[in-house]
Amino acid sequence: MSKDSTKNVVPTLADVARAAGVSSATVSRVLNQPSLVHENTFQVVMQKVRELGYHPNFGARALASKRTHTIGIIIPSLDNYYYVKCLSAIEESLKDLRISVLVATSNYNSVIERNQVDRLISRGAEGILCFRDTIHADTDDTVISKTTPLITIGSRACRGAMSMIGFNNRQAMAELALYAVAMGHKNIAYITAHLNKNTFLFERLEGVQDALGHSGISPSELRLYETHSTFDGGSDSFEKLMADDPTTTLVICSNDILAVGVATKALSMKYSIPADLSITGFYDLDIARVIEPKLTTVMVPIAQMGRRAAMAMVDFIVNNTMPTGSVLLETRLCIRGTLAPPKQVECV
Amino acid sequence: MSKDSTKNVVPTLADVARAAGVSSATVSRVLNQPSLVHENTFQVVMQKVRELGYHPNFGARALASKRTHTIGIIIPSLDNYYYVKCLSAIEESLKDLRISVLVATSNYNSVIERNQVDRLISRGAEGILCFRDTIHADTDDTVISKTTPLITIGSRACRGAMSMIGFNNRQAMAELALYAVAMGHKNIAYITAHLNKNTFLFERLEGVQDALGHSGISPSELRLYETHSTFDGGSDSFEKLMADDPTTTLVICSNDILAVGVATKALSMKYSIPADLSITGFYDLDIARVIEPKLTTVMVPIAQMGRRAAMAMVDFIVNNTMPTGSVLLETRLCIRGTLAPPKQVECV
DNA sequence: ATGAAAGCGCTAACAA
DNA sequence: TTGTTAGCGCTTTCAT
Repeated sequence: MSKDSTKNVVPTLADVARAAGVSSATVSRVLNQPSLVHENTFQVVMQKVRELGYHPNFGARALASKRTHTIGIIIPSLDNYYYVKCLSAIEESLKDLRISVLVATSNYNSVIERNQVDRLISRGAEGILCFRDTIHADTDDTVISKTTPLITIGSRACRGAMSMIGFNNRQAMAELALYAVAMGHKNIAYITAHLNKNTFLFERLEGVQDALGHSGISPSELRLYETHSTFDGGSDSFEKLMADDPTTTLVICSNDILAVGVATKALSMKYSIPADLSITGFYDLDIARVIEPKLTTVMVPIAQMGRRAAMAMVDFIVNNTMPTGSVLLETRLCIRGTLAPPKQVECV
Repeated sequence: MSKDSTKNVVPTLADVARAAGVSSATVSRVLNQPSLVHENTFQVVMQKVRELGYHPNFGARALASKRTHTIGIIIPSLDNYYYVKCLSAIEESLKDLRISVLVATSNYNSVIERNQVDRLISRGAEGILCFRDTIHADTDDTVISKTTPLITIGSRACRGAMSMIGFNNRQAMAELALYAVAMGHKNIAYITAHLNKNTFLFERLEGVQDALGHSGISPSELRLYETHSTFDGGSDSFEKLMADDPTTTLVICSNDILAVGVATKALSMKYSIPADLSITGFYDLDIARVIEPKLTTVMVPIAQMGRRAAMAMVDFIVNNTMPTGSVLLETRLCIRGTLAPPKQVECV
């Protein structure tokens, strides 16, 4: 085989140009700025592109243009419906704008999270979306590229030039807890996903404590259970907390997944919900309406947060507008069947 | 500012090399083949890397090495737990091997799917994972790069050099349906996700029909409902099918999500499960055990499929072994509370 | 509307 | 063990 004849390898721009009898600059224009090219030329070139099965080389394109049109997202776990729902909204917002999403997971670990930032940047991410704020606490900010914006979703505002799209975790949880506690519950347990160093989880805990305080219950009386954010985590914690104190009448959970786990286990242990036991969740995921009775929870605008975060990234990639500041979105109480006053209210 | 002094831009390999007093080749080795470099040199260079906040330029690296260490995955929807569960297993298998995952969605649309293949290849994907087999039916294979392997997950074997990791959809569904029908159900409805051109969904339908045939029921008596693969899709279809024929005693669903939607709606309509109504699903997702009674379904080794598919990609990327042939994994019946014989068995 | 040519930042021979 | 150097395939001025 001669070197110059049709090679049995991946075709390049030059190959297309040669086949179409134009320069490679013209082929590049056809692909990137078709309006600058004559209609006929366009057709001829596109024909050859199809014929040869040409695909632009991503590396070369990125190197020459200094653009990757890629963002990275660091998600604690793909097994957690909350994060995935947000990821879905992000991907949905970005796909038509031809911006790709590189997915990295952290397993709720802030060290891994920090490494993923570097990795994503090395992978060409022009911006990074992230769900936890431990990155900022744990790291020397100076190492984080100043040219790669990092936006935190659903957590609290961060220091530095970082931006945030979220909601008031403390207040949202306090509202829900206050509503529940005001029904007369005295013996309360709180199941939270592992706190680690996540401020947003601490804020929810503070929200619960705020509610207790307002209701004249000492926050120190709150029984706290930390666990994995899974159905089983909820179920296991419920067994444990009921073994610790069978008179518990209200179980507040830091998210719906835990709450559904609690409800499932409680039902199988023949507790009647909400007669024997009230349960609350957080987020208002689809599964909140799958269990019977349906779960009382807080609606968090997950998809909207994802869209806002995505838009901020688009604005950066397209207009070079560095995202800044923080946005707090509204949450809403969803009072449903799993919440009721405790059965035996003691007469004073 | 002079041109040569510390520039306020992204540092390059050459910048690190200059700062460390070595050649850029040495810096490259430190980063890619540290074993070839003297320990002292390694330390000095790494120190400068950190100091400057250097991140390798992905485009340049990809261009020079002809490697991206990236695979693409085309997923019908990130809102469907089944696909996400598999994605999770894939990501998990790949993260430690430093292979990145580019996520693209198709919205169950084979045209979009086909476009995503091109897009992912242009994005540098060295291989592509995909959940549907319509791509192969709809397309001129010659346009799909021969150098980029495409593996189908969970669907049937495809033609050409493409590879597949899946299971026998028809047989798995037939086993479940046969078990259910053998209990004496005569009036049966089947709710399926939109068939479109997906062979695997047709295969499940055939499985149901096989079971009816074996039980002496004419397959034409099966009432078929196509809907979106969501809880609401299941709920809505259930309302419809009960309006069409209130004597239905068994609802077979093409997946657990639909089945849970059916169960939720049935419960809220005061049907007693399984006394009035039996329900079956497919996949054995977490949510199968969340509803009460728990869902009868088929366990599909989703995570295992993801891992196998990921491993095949690793083998291609690392050893240049083109994936080929197809793998069929085992499924297992999960008989749980939503299935029972129909209440009024007519005496013959 | 099109072409020529200079890099983009890195890797991988090859030399030393 | 380290340095020199020639590209990788594309975009993008600058000409024409």
